[in-house]
Amino acid sequence: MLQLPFIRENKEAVIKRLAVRNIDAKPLIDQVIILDEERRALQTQLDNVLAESNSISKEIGMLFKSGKAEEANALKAKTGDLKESSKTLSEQLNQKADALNQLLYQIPNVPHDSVPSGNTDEDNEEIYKEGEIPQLHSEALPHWELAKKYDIIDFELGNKITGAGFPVYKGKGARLQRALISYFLDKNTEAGYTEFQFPHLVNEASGFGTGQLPDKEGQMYHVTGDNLYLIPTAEVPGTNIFRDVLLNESDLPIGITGYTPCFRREAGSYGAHVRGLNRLHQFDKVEIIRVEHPDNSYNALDSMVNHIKEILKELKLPYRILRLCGGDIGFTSALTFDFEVFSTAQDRWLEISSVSNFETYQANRLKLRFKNKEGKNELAHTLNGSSLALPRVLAGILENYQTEKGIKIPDVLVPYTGFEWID
RNA sequence: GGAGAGGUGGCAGAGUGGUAAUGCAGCAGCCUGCUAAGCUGUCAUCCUUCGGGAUGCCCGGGUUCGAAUCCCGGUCUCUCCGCCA
Repeated sequence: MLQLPFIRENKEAVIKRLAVRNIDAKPLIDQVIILDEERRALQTQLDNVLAESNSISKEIGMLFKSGKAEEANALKAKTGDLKESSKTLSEQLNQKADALNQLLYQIPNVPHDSVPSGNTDEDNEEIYKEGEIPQLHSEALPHWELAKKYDIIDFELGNKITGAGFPVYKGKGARLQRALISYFLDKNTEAGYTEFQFPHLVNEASGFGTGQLPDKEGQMYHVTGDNLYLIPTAEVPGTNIFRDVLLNESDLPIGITGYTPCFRREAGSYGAHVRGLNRLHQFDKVEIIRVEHPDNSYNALDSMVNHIKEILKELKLPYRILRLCGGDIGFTSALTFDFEVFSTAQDRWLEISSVSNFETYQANRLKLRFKNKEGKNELAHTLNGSSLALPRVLAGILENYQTEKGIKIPDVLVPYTGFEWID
């Protein structure tokens, strides 16, 4: 969430920049400021009452020590009113603080200056494009048909075992998945990210830490018996490593990477856009996460973008980069770049990575801070990105690399698959 | 699943009813001609009229003039036993 002092001091600018998201934040911000003032007034009142009763208590203690029990007992009588009013005041204070927090949770991150205004994904700004879109032969098929033809992904079997959206990868399909995971992790560790393996279930506190709870509860699978949630992305366990952490400035920057399966309920999705690998309830993803000094976080974002570009270039997949518009950018993000790979047989772009700078928005909730040069605690910046989400990369490879005699494996993956063709 | 112990600042670690010691690390300053030491301040959060004040000892209640300390509920961690990849 946003920092209260920041809102207080930059009220107009915050409203103006939130307008890029097509929201009129003025009523919300106005109310935040009013509630904040009321809260501070109550706090001052309460502090005064408590100060008085503390000093009386101290006096009583001293009187008892020096054997003046009678005077002490007389003083006790004076505390009744103070107790009553401190109780009322602290109840009011709690109410105000809760109401204030409720409002703060509803305010999304302030978009970066470069974020274009706009309503939907149609207003996103294409900033880069690379790779040849191949001329496919006349018998070219979408990936779900290819998966069937070469018997590498079995969607029906997944239906039987679990339900729709839980495909079973078989033979060379399974091996190709594993190859992609290894390749991505190797690229990430070469770039300086430290490899982690995360829990795939997280507790409530972690869900709150990265903002999935309370708002997006319905998007996660909930294991009610133990009150745990299946992770929708490695961002959740990966970023919660830093919950309630105080770093030294010299610890920064931190870069970590990890592979996890991701579980998403995707309630309400249907139709052609969820065919095949396009949208799944369980999928694999390799994630990169960074914790940065505020002065360096946008450089870090650039370097993440460049890193992913390099991977896609090596895979020789046609892709483009979008700068997300205000209407499409995530709630917690200040600036997001999406990578999309072209699905030739479907004739559409598929999102395979989303790279974001959250600035202090996540860190504020997480209480992720570092000791700065003045020895003061300062919120760090967090960033993350997929590098990459597997199913749509796989879809892109299957469709773009298909030939009449089979599917050619991208050169860079052959050392990992051990075969050159799926045929 | 059963039994026991425990949760105190960035870390370590005292404190069993009178209002959070001490050490280490960090930061700032002073001093000193050695890869360093010493001294002073600072070093959890909030409010502040910058004098201070309040909160904070896992979380939530309670007893008390006063709770880290006593009572109740919850939670997490550790140890042992059981089960087990």
